[in-house]
Amino acid sequence: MKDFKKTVAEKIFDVKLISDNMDFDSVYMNVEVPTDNKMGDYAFPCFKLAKIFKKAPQAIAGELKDSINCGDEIDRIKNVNAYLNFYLRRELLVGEVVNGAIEENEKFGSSDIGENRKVIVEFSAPNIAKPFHIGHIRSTVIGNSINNIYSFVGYDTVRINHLGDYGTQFGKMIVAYRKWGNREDVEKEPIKTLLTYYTKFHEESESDPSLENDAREAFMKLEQGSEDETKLWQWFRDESLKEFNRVYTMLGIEFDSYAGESFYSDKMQRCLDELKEKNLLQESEGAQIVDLEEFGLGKALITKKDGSTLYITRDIAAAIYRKEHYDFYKNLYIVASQQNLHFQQWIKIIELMGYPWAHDCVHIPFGLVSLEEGTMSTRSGRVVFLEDVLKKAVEQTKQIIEEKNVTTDDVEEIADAVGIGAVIFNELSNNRIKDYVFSWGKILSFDGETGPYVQYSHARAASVLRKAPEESAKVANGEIKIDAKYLTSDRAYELSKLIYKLPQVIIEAADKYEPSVVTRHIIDIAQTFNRFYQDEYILVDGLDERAAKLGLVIAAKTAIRNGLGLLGIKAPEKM
RNA sequence: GGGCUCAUAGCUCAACUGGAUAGAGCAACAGCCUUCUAAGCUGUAGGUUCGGGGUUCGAAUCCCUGUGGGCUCACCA
Repeated sequence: MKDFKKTVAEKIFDVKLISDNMDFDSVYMNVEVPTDNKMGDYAFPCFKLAKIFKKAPQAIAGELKDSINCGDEIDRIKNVNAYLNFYLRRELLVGEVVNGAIEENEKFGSSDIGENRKVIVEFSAPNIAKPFHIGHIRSTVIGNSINNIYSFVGYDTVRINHLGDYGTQFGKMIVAYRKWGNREDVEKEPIKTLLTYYTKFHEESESDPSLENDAREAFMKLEQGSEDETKLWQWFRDESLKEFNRVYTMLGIEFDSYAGESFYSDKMQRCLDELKEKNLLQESEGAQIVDLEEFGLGKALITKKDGSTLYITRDIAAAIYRKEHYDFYKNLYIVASQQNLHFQQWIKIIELMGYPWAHDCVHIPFGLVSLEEGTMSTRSGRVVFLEDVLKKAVEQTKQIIEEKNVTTDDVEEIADAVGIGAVIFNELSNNRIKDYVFSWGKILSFDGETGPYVQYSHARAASVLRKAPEESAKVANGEIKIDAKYLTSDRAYELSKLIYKLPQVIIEAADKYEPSVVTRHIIDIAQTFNRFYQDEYILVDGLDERAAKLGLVIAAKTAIRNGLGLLGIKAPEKM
């Protein structure tokens, strides 16, 4: 779509006084969007020019206003104090947006700035044999959305679920299972049962510290490839994945690779050798460390005194493997902010190893989820299961559908889309970095700035289009051209501008690794659409006007649907 | 104690990265369903942007400092 900001910048740059003193880019950069629609579409503040011209900025604004040639694109210019406010010819922008959105359809909002470069998105990464709880939703849903966004702006993405399927904890699990476990119970309810063993292990080890040693030994054997331990571990892993996949299916999330920590077990030695060869390893209290004190990053423990590895070793090995295997442009990690130090440490180590791509590895942190009773704790049973949250949200949606007597055969399908959409949307509506307290009340509220509100707006648009099926179809396939002069009211124009902005917003979300930017924007679109819907009757008698309005409805619907898609949320036609 | 991070309306959060009168939703109150879906729309009320300095034509945003919360600081991940 046409860049109207550039048009405005060009008009300003056409003035000789400006082009003599500034380059085009800095003019372009200084053009901004005013806080209030009444103040026009674009604004140019003249404060900075005051120094160059040694004149009051208000006076400069006044002079510039008279020397700018509006041409066909700009309707008028007003100078307010030190600002120059530009008002575009509305039908130009509206025509551009509505036709653009209709033509591009499911691609509307996308771009090709990624140039097909490879981006790895590591997300979700739950620990196997442990419950998939509400704390895991963040990495899962944020990561999925970042993947969608990167793919939409033209990157070739790879989704990796770096399962927590290795480490001393599995030594503990193996010891516990041998002592107290039985096969049938595990097969009936894998994670819950395994969890009871794990909890029992911790209880017992308080009075019997030798258990900890047994666990370390069991993990050491596992790492060395001992058959018995490997078999057990493999079984725990398979059973756990079955449960995780149930949740992923509900969320509509897929992965390209489930290469978890265990995948790198045979790549660890090479990594240790390399560290040694590059003189980075030191011995300390029997363990192997990399000293990062001079960078203010403490000491990184690479192997324990019994020689077994830790997760930092596995992350280093994984990064090297990924660079060789995928040759990524960027390698993104959607992992809680608790692990900031861990990421700083290993990325620094990669850098010290002499790999220039160290800084293409990016940790994308997010804040902590806690419960009203305190932080979540698997061991003490203070935990809310993600599956329960999703189910409850779907149930509540069903109830609401019944109360409202929605006429449809697909109650189940709609309830799934709306209930699960509500949970995902809630997760993606705030800045990643914010901590929050989980609350049933908030997650089950469907009024105001929520997923159901946005989906409802979409369904409303769909409903209007259904009332005029032939015409809508013709507008949608380009048989009827819309006349933008019917869409110049304040509401219609405001809506058009928000839709126009969507592609830029998506790029911004990619730059910031921040899905909430998209979430916020589609709330704005939905809100403005609802106001438009309220203020202006769409199915008017005049054929041209009706077609134009249907065009805008299609454009708004397209924008909302594509935006929701990036968040991983469905957009039902009815609800 | 060191490092990282957060603090904006009663509550949950925005604010185009330094711009104009700091905006939404929830909760409260008052209205709107005999034309397209009321999971909606309109209006009222609600602010010393944690305190104190500084830089700037201009600060919620940048710098210094204090306070308060969260995370983290070697054999867990």
